[in-house]
Amino acid sequence: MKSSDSMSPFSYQQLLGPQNGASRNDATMNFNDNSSMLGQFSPPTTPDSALQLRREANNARERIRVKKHRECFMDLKDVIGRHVSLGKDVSRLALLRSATELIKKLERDIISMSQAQNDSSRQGSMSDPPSPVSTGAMGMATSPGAPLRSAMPDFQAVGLPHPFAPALNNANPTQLFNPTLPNIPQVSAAHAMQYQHLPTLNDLQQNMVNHPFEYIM
Amino acid sequence: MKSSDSMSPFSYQQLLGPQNGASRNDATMNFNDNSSMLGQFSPPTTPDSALQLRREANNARERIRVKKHRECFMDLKDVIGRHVSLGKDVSRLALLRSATELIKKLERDIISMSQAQNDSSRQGSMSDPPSPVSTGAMGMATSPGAPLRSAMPDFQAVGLPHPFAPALNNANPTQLFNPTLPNIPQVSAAHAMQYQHLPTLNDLQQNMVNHPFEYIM
DNA sequence: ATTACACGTGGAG
DNA sequence: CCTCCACGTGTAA
Repeated sequence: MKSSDSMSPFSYQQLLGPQNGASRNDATMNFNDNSSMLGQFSPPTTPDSALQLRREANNARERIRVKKHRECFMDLKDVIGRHVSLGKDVSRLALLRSATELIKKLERDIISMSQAQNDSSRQGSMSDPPSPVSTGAMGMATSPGAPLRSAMPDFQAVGLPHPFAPALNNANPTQLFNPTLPNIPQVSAAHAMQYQHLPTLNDLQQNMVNHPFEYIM
Repeated sequence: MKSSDSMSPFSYQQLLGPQNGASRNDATMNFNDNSSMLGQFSPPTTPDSALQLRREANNARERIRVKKHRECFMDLKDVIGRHVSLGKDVSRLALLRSATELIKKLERDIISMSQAQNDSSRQGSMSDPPSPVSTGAMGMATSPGAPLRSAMPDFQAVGLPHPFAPALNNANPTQLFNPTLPNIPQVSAAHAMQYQHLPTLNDLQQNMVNHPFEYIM
């Protein structure tokens, strides 16, 4: 009751719709039916002060912004869920990490497919699924930062138009899209020390569920 | 000064390091050098109350969590920046949307490469860059939700092991990863009405910079 | 107890 | 004006 002593007399929840989020936040209990306000005959927006109105407006905008975040995370969860099963209780951190690793993985798939396509131009037809680029390191019981690998087929060696930086060459109304030649996917360090508390066995299992790409690739 | 009247006597900024963020948040001005506390001869953790200590601990945990978010967004920005140039002032919303669209785009590239690989098993070798799957709809001046398309080559038609849902078949210690056969990328609706204020020309240009994948693909 | 998220708010751009 | 983000906090799981 210290930071929300200036609570607005109504809630923005019914303005934004229900939380419809990730099954954890059901804290939609904030109606406060405008009882016992001093000026009973005032219009619905009680003219407390001009400042209070600005704060409510700012707050409403912030709630809209947060709602957009929620929707974008849901969309991202949908697309990631096409590649790995995520369960319905994935955190946003997990989604961010999974998105990063998934993009790296699709990059690798495209590279390996380009190589296979190049090889099969002289060889017979082989249609291998693009995934087994390298056998994954499954020793995950020690440190959570370890299992990321960087075994990457070098890209400039195969002489073909690189698959990244794609349609930007022709459909470019402005010069905003300079395609940024791919320095081949480095493992984005700065994750090694992100677990402040030592991971327990349960931690590792849960972490493995939430960040599958860190362990299975 | 209303929500932070119970500010802790030191800042967690030096515990977490500087913001090192995305060029906008340089608001690292929170040192408050422990001046004029009531009990001057108390140990550094002033025994205000047991509750105050818990709040500081909770707050510290929250700051660590937010820091992880920041780092994950930076990593995501790095990988997305390998495919489109993003500028250094991309918002997190923009990163989320770009990540979603980038994954969809890489999916399409993989599908088209699979098709090309299938065709070239009988035809001559053709090494086309994977991007021009379909000519993009550039009519973007009307509604911001419109330019997403769904012209998708149907996937089961080409008879080959689908490229998604990748290495999960063999390296699966638990049965958590049931690969979720890809219902081919539908446009994730619920974005059509997310701009509360009507977009101005400046809005559209800025939106185009921030969400390149919604416009160029 | 801890984690994840929303809320109201201040501040920068 | 606005948008974006961090902060301190409450709260549900």
